[in-house]
Amino acid sequence: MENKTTIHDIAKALKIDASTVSRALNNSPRVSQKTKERIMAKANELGYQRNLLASNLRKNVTNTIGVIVPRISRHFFSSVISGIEETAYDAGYNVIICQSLEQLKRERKLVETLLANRVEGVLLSVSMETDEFDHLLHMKNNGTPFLFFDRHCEIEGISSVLIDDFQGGFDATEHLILNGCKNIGHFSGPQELAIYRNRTAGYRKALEKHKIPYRPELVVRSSLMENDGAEGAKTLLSLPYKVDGLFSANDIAAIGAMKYFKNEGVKVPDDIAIVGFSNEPVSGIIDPSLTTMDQPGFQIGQIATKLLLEEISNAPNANPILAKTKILKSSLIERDSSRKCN
Amino acid sequence: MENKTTIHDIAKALKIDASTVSRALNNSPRVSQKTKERIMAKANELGYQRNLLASNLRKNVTNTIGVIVPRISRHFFSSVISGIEETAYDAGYNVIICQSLEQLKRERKLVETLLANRVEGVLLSVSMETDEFDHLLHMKNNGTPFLFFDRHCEIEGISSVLIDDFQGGFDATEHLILNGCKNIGHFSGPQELAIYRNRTAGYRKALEKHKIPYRPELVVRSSLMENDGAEGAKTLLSLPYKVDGLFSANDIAAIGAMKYFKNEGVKVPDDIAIVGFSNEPVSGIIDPSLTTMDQPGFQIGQIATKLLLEEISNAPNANPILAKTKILKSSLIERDSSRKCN
DNA sequence: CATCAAAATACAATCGATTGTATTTGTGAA
DNA sequence: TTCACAAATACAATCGATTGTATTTTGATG
Repeated sequence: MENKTTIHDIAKALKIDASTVSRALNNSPRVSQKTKERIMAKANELGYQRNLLASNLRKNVTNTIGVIVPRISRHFFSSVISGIEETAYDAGYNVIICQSLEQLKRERKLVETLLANRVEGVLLSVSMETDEFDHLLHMKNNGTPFLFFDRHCEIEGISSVLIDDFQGGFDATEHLILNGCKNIGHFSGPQELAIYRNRTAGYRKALEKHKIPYRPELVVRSSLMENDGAEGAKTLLSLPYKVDGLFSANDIAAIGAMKYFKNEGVKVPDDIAIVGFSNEPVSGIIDPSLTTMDQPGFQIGQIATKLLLEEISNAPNANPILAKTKILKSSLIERDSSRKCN
Repeated sequence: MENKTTIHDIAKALKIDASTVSRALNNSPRVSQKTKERIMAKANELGYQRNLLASNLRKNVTNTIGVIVPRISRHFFSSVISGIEETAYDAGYNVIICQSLEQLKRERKLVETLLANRVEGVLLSVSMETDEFDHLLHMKNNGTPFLFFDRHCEIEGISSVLIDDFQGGFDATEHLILNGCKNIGHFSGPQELAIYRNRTAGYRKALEKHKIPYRPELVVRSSLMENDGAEGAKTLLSLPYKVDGLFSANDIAAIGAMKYFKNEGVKVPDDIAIVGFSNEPVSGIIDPSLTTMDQPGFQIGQIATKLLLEEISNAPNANPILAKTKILKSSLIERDSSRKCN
């Protein structure tokens, strides 16, 4: 790396002290206007740029928060990130975005890296593999504020911003029931994640309300990738009775299933009505368009960031931390995949 | 922020010098095994974590590269990012991901932030608005290695990893011609970006080769968002003659057009055959599936990162920099939207 | 037991910026 | 002109880790 110019270079060139240069660059009232101008001019001339490593080290702040999501390419997460960035930038914070790729090992490493870089807080949506919390507890003991969004863990004193997945699962399933479905399959995800447990609970609650017996063989668990959806569809078709509805805990698996059904000559929605979850952009484009639960990603990002920034500014007080949990509603977007023409 | 433990805390607790602690933590042979063990134990006990700000400041390295893309949610960019991360992590580098959201102002700010954080290099795909290069020249003068991928600017001495957009545009257009299209519309993007100029040039070349006259009114320029595609489709339908083919410089606009055509009762591919560009995941799912040009995003990320890391390790030599330009082929993925049944 | 090289550890400067305190300079009033 | 006081600037310590050099300790050998 080249030798970047420092405040000492500027100081030497102008035969003044580095502290004066520093104050001038920070527009301190302790430096005269005339000197400030000379310093600014010289700084520009030399292409000076503040070294944030040094500055942050000295000031013991970084104005940076870290974000860990499973995958940035998922529409829901990238809209959350947009909400985070907007709120953070408005508050003068930088954002470091990381993806765990659904791997616990990577998540652990990312947490270490963020802490070592002294981010002031972390927003986290855990990976599907995350069934141990040592890295999160470490962060907590370390005193770095963090909070969960969407996918959370039960850790005392840690806040979360969540979707009401129970309600979402309930609404999705009830929608199918009200459309006349009797035998409703369900794709669920890794049971480590509360979001999937809750969506499944909502599914069961809706069945119960409408006095439809719960049948375990109708629930297929997987990682909810596209081919998991195809596998799940195959499983449902192999049952000795006809499955006429499907609530998938995400859109991707629902689409995998739709493709499989199409290949097999099973008509959606007439033979089987489908509701997904997340409202991926593709869901409005696929044919038939996929009914799904929309999650307010951007808003989640905004709220989570606001909460985190509050915790950051409260942190030095070492208050008895009150974990707050904000729960946002997801809303049904009714499209063609669930419209039985009866 | 809490008081994190430092090497001095460990040193004091063990009544030894901080330099010994530092060496122990870095596994230097100058510290005895016994002392190393005592230090490690104490470090764990106190929850020590190296302060990378201090470490990097002293060592004058950061082992970090920055990446600026227009949008992380675009499939092409997120696959490039995966390639970048893989290669960078293997080489012991961290990656900071940023999105410009297609705004020059944000791009400028991100460059400043990355430089201030002393990243050792930057990978950049410029925004659609980028028609001034002062921030990039600043980075160059500053001595921070960087290179372009996909979307580049002509700056002397700066390398690029690109797609052969001319060839891509040519292949896409010729494919339509070979399928019998005579009047081929074209959606192009902002002319500041070479990728769009080149795709258009490929389009014209293919017409020329097949002795089809070029008609300016068939070329619609926009930002290539989905509604731009719909607008473009409307424009094409308003022409006094029938347009029977469309090459869109991205998939998003192509899909916007497809939806518009569907609404208007124009059949794809029979009335109009369509080829997009980028192979967004949705393109394989939409009905009819969209023929498109696939770009090897992951590979671009790998190659760009390798090149950048080379430049980083060569930087101190201040060689006469030889800009390298790697050009990768994009490949036609033939799907239903271009299959005329004749 | 003395000696000496090797091993282990301590000392001190440094990275670049910030900031509390001390000193110098400048201005107006007496 | 002199004094007091404010404004402007300089000095020096500091953030936490690293690293070249100096010093102490260890242990092997004669």
